[in-house]
This record gives sequence, structure tokens and C-alpha cells, in this order.
Amino acid sequence: MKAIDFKIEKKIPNFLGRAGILSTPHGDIGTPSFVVVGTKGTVKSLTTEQLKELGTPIVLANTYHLYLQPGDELIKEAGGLHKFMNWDGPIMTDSGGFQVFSLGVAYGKEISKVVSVTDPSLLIPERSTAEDGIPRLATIGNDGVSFRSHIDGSLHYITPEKSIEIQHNLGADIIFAFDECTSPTENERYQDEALSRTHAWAKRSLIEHKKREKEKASQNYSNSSRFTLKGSDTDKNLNNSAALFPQALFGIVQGGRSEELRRKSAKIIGEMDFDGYGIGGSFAKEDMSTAVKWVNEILPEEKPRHLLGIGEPEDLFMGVENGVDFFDCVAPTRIARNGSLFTKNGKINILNTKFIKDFNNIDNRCECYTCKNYTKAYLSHLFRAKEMLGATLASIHNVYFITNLVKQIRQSILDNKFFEFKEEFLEEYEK
RNA sequence: GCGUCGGUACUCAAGUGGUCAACGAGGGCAGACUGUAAAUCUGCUGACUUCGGUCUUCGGAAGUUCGAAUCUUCCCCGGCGCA
Repeated sequence: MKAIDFKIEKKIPNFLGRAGILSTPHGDIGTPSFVVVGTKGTVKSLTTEQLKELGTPIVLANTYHLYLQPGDELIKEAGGLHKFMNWDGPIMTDSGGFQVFSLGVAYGKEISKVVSVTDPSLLIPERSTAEDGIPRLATIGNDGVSFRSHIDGSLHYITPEKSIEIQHNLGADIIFAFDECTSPTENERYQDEALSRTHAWAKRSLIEHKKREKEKASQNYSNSSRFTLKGSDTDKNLNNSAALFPQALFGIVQGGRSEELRRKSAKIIGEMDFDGYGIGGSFAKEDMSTAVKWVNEILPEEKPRHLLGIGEPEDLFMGVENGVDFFDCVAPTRIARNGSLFTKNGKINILNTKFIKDFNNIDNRCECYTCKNYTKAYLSHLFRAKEMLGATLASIHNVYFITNLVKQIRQSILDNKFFEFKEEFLEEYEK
């Protein structure tokens, strides 16, 4: 039984881009698609009903965060993440690989998902693999990563096998291999070293996943054979088992800024039997498009690709053009909570003085609940008064904006109008 | 009326002779945010500036002093107590 099924419907002629359909145990998703981030099993400030209403196809939760709180065992006991968070659509979980980075080298620094490598002060000099005396919450070893919990300081050790175990307990439709996300400021020698680790971890993740899928399949078989004998027991088992449906595993390509390493990684990961692929790493803005292109030229065409953690409007066009099927990004929800809103003419900050008496909606062409019912003046008031409804209304708008933008991009591919749509949108957005 | 405590920037509030254009908090103004340590973080918030400084400020006025938000005198305003 296959976990997912991916069909390409239409390609952008002479480019890597395509539109398709991904079928999962919790429904079909038209691609390209935007995955809304709900790290701790909640898209901050939104209910799942609101998500559904604004057209969110799929959400991404995080292994590391849910493992620490409330614990993956508890979520398994609750009947899996879908049931626990009341979301019956598809779910992905990230492996914790990004936390290796954000709680490791990036800890306490101004290094994030997209950085300016032109700043020499950020460059990391030659160093040994793990111990260099820099305070951080994650320390990398070859076998796995030691994390110090950001919640209570307790020590945890995550290996590829552990990450997969947690992700099976959570029970998302699509899970990710445990990887090491590196900073583009790392030197080439370190990138190479980290890449070998990521590849070894990918293999181990895959083996652990297959083992567990096999166990699950036989368990399901015995459950279904018992079903005819003892129905009530089976119901109980079903309730207590997170994922009786098969889960898909995506491998992650790394390689930093180097073309050689990126291509090498795409080849090695692409040859492993994953259900799809993630493209990871912290990028320098200027080499994001080339990195994506190098990788997608090599990855198997018939499998879905996910550009991890990227999602500004310009990046979405770039990614789609270069063969990306899925994006996820915290930007829409995070910037919403901080008062920034997407509009067709670029981002605005609702806290700016000029919006205090602006009785228009955020974007006159937007069909979201917030735009249909509220003015910028009201949003301005909510943010100034620090009322939590502000975060909700802003998040509804931003998630709708990005989700809808990717849907429009998808439609433009189906209509053979991708580049027209891109030009039209960006011209207005960036002016 | 007497006594007493107080009056500091938009607000609250430190400071009680030089290191004070004046701590801190709030507010205000702007900026950042890309697999969420994030309802968070950063900068600015007397005026002018060639960014080195220059000028005007701590209820008002007059003093003491090389030097005052800080000490003295008087005045104005407020709280409290006693008449």
C-alpha cells in the first residue's frame, strides 16, 4: 500500500516547473501548494475551522517541539496528531533537523533561514565539528544531536531513528528524514562533512521508517483479521494507534552554497527510495534559485519536492519555476502577529500612523474573512491596543494571501500562463 | 493661616553640587522577521548639526558657586496634618 501518490498534470514548457496532484490518506492536494506552519500542533492564533475556511490544504508540525511538549507518546495515546489537533486534512512533520541549526550554530546570532553572506562578520572560520565553546542549545555528533530543551533546560538526544520514531507516534501523512541544516556561512570543508552526516542520517531514517511501516502493515493485517472476531477490541486499538494508514517519508537534500555539493546531495538522496524530497539549508538570497535548480534537475521528476522554510511571494515564483511542488514558511503567520500584512502592492505595517484612520480594507481585491469584514483602522486599533484578535485577523489575511497566491500560480500553469501571471503579479507587488 | 511633603521630558518615575540632554518603564515613531527559543526583536524619541559637536532645558524669579535638576531666598501650584 502506497502512502502517497503524485501525478503531474502539466509542465511549464522548457522549465522544471509543473502542476500536479498529491494524494494522501487525508485527502488530495493540488500542487504547487503552500503548507501552513503549525509547529506545536496549532497554527498560532487560528482554529482548524478557520484554516479550513480560508482554504489551507495542509499543515506542518514539528517533531522536536511536540516531542518536548506535550510528548509524542501522549499524542499517540490521543489517537495521533490529526485527532489531537482536530485537523482531518493532510499533515507533515518536520524532523527536528532545522532545530539542529536554529538551536545550534544560529543560536543567539543573526543567522536565519535566509541570510546575507556578503557580511564578512558572519562568516564562520575553520572549526572542529562540534566543540568550539560557543554557547548553543544543540550540539552535533556523528550519531545524533544533543539538545538542551529551550523550555526547561533538560538534555535530550535525537538520532535519525528517534526522530522517525517520534514522527510515527505523531502520525503525520508525510514525515521528513533527520538532517543537518547548515548555514551558508560555514566553510566548504564543514559543509562537506555535514553533508556526509545528512546522507548517513537519511539512510538510517529510511531504514527505520521502512521497518516501522512494515510492522504497521502486519499489525494492521492482524487488526483487520481480528476485526471479524472481536470488534470492540479493534476499535480500541484503532483509537490508540496514531497512524494505521501508511506514512510517506521525504529525504532532504543539503549542500550549502556549493553547486558540486548540492548536485552530489541531490544524486545521493534522489537515488534513495524516498516518497518525495525536501530541499533544505539556510540560503543566501542570491543563490537560492540556482541551488533549487541544480537540485531539481537531478531529483526524480515523478516525485514531489518540497522547498523547506521558504515562502515570500517572489520566492514562490522562483521555486515553482524551478520545479518545486511544496513550500512551507512561518512568515505569513509570524509577520501577521507582528503587524505586517501582505497586499498586492507589497507588505504594509498596520502599526504605521497612516492607518489609524484608514477605513478601507487591507486589500480591496482580497476575498478573505478579514478583508470582507474589517478595516485597516480597526486592525490598527487592535494592534495598538494589543488585542489578540488582531493576530487572528492578520493571520487569516496573510495565510489566505499566500495560500491563494500559490493556488493562482498553480492555475496559471494549468492555463499555460505562468510567466504572464508572474510578471503581472510581481510588477504590482514590487513597485 | 501655620506646619509638612512634593512639582524632572508625552506619561509614570530615578537623579539631590561636576562623569546630566538627564537611569528605568510605559507611550509614540520607524525597522526587522523565510523547515517558529518569536503575540518577538532592534533603533530613535529637547532643538540644530558638515555627526565632531553647538544651543535651550528639570514649576517661576533672583541668588550662592569656577560649576546647580541638585544649595539659599521669595513667589506660584498640588497632597497631607493642625487650626
